[in-house]
Amino acid sequence: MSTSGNKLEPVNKAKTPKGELTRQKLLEAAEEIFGDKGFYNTSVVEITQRAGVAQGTFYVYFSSKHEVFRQLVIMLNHTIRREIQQAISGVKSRREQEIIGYQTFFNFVLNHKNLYKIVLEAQWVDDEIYRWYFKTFAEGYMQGLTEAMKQGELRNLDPECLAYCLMGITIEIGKRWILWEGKEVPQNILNDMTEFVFHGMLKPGG
Amino acid sequence: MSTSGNKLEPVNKAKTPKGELTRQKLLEAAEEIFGDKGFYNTSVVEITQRAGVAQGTFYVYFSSKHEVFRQLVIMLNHTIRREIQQAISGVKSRREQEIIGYQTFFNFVLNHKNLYKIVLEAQWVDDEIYRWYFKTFAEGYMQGLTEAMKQGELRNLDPECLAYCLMGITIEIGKRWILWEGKEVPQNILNDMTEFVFHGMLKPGG
Amino acid sequence: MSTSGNKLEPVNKAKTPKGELTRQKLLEAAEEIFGDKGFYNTSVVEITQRAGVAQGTFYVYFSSKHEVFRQLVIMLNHTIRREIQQAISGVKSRREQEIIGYQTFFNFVLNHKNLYKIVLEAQWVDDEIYRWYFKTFAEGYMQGLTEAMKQGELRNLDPECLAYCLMGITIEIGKRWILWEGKEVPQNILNDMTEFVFHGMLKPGG
Amino acid sequence: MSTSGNKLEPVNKAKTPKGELTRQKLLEAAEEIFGDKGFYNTSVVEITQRAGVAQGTFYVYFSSKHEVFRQLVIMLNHTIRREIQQAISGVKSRREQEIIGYQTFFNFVLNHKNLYKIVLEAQWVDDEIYRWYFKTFAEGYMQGLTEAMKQGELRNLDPECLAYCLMGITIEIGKRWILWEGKEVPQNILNDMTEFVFHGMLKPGG
DNA sequence: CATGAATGAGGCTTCATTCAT
DNA sequence: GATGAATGAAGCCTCATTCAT
Repeated sequence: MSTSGNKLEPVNKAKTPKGELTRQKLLEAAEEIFGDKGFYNTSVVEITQRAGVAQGTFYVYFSSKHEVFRQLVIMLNHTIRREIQQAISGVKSRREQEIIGYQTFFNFVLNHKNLYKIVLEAQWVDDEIYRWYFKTFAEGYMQGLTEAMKQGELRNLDPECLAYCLMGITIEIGKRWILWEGKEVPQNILNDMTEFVFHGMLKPGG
Repeated sequence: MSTSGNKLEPVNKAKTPKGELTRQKLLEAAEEIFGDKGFYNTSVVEITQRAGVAQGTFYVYFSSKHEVFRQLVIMLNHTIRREIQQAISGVKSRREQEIIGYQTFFNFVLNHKNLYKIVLEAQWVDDEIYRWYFKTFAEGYMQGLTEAMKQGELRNLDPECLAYCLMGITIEIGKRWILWEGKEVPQNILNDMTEFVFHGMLKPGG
Repeated sequence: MSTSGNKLEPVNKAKTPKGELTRQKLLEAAEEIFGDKGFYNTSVVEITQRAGVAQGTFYVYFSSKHEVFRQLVIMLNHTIRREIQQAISGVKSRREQEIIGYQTFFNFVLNHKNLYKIVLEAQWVDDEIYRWYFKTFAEGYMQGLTEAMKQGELRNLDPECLAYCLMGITIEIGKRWILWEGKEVPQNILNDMTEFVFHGMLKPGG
Repeated sequence: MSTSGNKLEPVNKAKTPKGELTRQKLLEAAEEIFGDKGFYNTSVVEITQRAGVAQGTFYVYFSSKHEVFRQLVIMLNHTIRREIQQAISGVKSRREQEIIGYQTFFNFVLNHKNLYKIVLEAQWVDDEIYRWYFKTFAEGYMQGLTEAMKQGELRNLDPECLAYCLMGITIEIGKRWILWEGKEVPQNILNDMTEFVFHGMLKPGG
């Protein structure tokens, strides 16, 4: 029930500031290239070259290619959830929380296209971490939704079902407009999406 | 306007019934293993072994490992669209069409878990075919939605936006319950999902 | 001393006119592709495709890929020697024979670029046939040269040495101007080459 | 005017003495085997086995089988031209330069049969490098010849034509006696060849 | 902490050839 | 005579990882 991810803190083998710097360079390089070409089309050599270090150096900080990938997913999970939390903290109505949440999420995707693509690819690289990502994300989401249902602001629907519906919507809209077009989600799309989420597709009295 | 995928017919190099049989065996083997282990963790040897033919035989029918993959995606695109079309043909109200569409879709996914996973992985294997798949699928969807909007049955929302929202929902629900749990989508989830799709999440007067 | 090539007649397995036709198509296709891409970059499939027959048909007429190659070299040897013989027959002076011989040779190369390239490649494909080609060619050449030496028209030089010198010259000139430029050898080059062959490079009294 | 081959320096990926040693071993192994069996009948495995390293090591130093080949040709071009330059430096008359040049060249071929065969095979492996080899070699040759023409020592013939004639002669003589017989060019052959080169084949007053 | 040489398993693909029809 | 399916050995190359320095 609780986030099973206690163990899932990014491991950091750097022991000196210089080491930390190198680790960061590797992490960034990995993020870029994984995002561009995908996990399987990225080689460790490439990562080290982009980071400007020797091949062996990679294994000083990460035990394997899968390991960096995992750490990137974990980092993203923490970052994105923190950003959304901060953005909606203090906002009372769920309705506004949702709107702000979407904006925050899409902004994040826009600014971290690569990281986002990495998460989506996790399904084919490390299914365990992929599910962990979605489950923790969904759990956080569900809490807010359950709360709002109790408050009578939202319909009484299965929270998990609703959470996955909403995640699906943001993923596909983000993919279609941000990843494919490379720009931010157009305002009218955002509006229509929001209207749909709030009121559904049926025309009242239709 | 029309589906741009006219050129995307699966290539068939078999010239005799015997050849066609072999081709089918390879196609089936590939579907199974790609679905189980993913494109990148599947080797051509494995496919040929499962199909019971020699390695070289693979290249008699497919020009590369990517090629089979592509053909599987194309096949799926044709099949799934045809099945949904058939299922909703004759059904008048869009509302019922949607419900039947979901059932058909989820049934399909349940019965072709592997094929469905292949499509989703296409994003990392052959982005071109992946986009083609979604665009053609979305186009078909949009036609039905636009029609229903004209009839006054649905709200006037951007059809593409709506199509991607709906695809996102089915993908994530299908993933969460069918792929992860291995069973069909529970009835209550289906109900809540449908209610959400039709009426949105906000409680009227909430 | 005598041509060792008695055994080297092109083998012909065709037994009917239709078969002979097929054999010819294969031979022509092989000549074209070997010439264009070299023996090792040419596949039997390619030959059969260009010839418009099935893969298996190839082995009805030739026992192996090497075999066609060999037959082409043998054919060329016969053809080119015959053409030169005919061209110089009746011509008395060795001097004119040489000039006519060059023209004939270069014309042949120009019209059979591919065949010529095949002979040169033989060195790396089937050294035996390559040496046979040069030895028989040299022998024929030497006869004419020896004769002319006896007549007092040519210097008394080792005939084999002279033959190889002259072959070297025509090969390199042919390569440089016909194969590389794709045109016939320019007249001034032909003149200077002839002058060199007849009188050497030293300026008399230089 | 200047040799166009400035860019054609052998690439060296070794970064330490140890690496350089390995690279050399590979280069030598490749030279031997390419020379013996030809490019297309040589496998990378064979090269690494002869060099006493693992297969993968090959690709640490060379990007492909073609690449080593290319480097060997480039090396040969540099070496042979340097040797001839050194041998004839200080020799005044073109006549003597030619004689010394032949000796040097034939000696080189005798001592580097393999390397020489590699160059000749280049025509079928990498035509670009093959032409580069001949063009740079011819250019150097032409300079000397042009000079001697100006000095009135040689006839006024097209220098390029003359260069290719002379190259053709040395190639065929070298092939016939050194490569085929495996020994050095017999003295009488060398004499007759030289006489022919200097004075041509026509008997004066013949 | 960092380097880069070395490894070797394993993957994809080609292709000459055979054979049943 | 002709077809085309099938084979399987063999080749080239990649790459995650280890290790000595």
